[in-house]
Amino acid sequence: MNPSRRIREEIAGAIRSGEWRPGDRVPTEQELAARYGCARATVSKALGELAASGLVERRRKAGTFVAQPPVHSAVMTVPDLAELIAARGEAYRWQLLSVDREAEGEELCPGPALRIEGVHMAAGEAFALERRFIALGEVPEAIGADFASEAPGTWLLGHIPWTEARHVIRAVTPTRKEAAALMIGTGAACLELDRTTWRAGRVVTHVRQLFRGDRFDLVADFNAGA
Amino acid sequence: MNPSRRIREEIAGAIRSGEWRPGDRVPTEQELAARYGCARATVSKALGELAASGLVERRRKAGTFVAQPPVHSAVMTVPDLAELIAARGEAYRWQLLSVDREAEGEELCPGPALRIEGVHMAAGEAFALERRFIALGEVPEAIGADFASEAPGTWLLGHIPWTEARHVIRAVTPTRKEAAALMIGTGAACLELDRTTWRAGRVVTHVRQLFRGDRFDLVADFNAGA
DNA sequence: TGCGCCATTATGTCTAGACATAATATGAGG
DNA sequence: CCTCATATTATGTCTAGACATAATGGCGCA
Repeated sequence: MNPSRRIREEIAGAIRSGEWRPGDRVPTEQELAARYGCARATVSKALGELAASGLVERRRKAGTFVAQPPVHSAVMTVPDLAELIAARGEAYRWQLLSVDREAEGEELCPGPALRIEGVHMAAGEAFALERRFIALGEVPEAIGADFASEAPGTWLLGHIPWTEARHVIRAVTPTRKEAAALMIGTGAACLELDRTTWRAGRVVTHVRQLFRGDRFDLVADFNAGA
Repeated sequence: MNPSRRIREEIAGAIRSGEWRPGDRVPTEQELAARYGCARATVSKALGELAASGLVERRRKAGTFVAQPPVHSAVMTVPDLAELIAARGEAYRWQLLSVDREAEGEELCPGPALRIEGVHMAAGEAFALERRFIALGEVPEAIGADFASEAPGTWLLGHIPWTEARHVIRAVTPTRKEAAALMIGTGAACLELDRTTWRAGRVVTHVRQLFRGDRFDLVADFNAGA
């Protein structure tokens, strides 16, 4: 076992088990280096990784302390719909409803934009309704893309690498029109996922996806110091 | 500017701007060390942090490469309800509905358990309905806790530090009884948050929270290499 | 041609020591 | 007793070098 990894895992274990409680002082780097018989830099690396994962907090001069557990943060995986549906063993299809190549942007995606509406289908049934704006100022080549054969999200993934994103998730009751497009009743709850995507601080795209509540749920995990 | 930080930011910038595309090869540690005039260990540290944040991928002998952007992962913050409501300037109150100290567990929280039901209130109105199981095998002291004056989540936070958790989020239509408890119509969509919490691999608690769809939404952010 | 071995190479980890930085503790002076 | 300057100390960062490890590409052999 690596000394670095060993130190990391022993400390993480002591914290997770409750042996060391939030606010407790962790021994100094020098003490740990002496105890484990390694150089201080090795201890520093291990503690640095624990700090990066949020398990401990380090303050100059003061020392290293067991961190307060976060209120609750978790890593959510927003799946690619084509993959998600394929993983369920169902046939995926994207059905384009409309494209407006001279749309006005909206609050979350200002300026000239492309407006696309369509439905993600699973096994011949509607799975999610999508309305997307693509900022033409940021992605001018989108004007020539073929959104009839490829979902705009898939097209963007291949053209705009490494963006930042914000997701807002809420439960809504669909409008009559939306319910019709999803082939459900107007009383059925839907999960709405609003994703705004930036590149270098400027909005690239804003998409609103409406999922049938009975066919989709999101999962988010939290692992302390994983 | 730290050499380490400078290297990290310059490489992150090149990736985010699209200058270096996914799959591209990053110069070797030796080349970067020579270019920035620093030791290889410093470059290694910078690249290690970029790898930890998912921006690059490192393979022995092969080298360091710009990673493929993740399908979509984001850090979701599950707020403490008391704080969330207080931040809105509304009065928070927890109202206990029932406690069963000899409950059977359920699928997600097996064994003898405490079963608690109650409502989180904001400004005198129902905000979220909560049903919670606490595994007595893991948290025996819960049997003596006073859940009338303190929400069980708040009590647990102070007694069980550092757990792992899984959240499942979906949109549901409330049952007649749930709608009544939330003081909404049965046609109003609700956001359901199911959280299972482990400590050292064993379930500590499972909670289902039902939010009024018109009063709550979740936010999840993704920042490449932040 | 095809298979397997091996040298090469880039990352992974570690050491011992140095200096920087910032926050705390201490002591002197008011 | 309070305040401010200073010494102390723990972390933060870096260097130069060493050895470990694993994957790859090429070479030799069948």
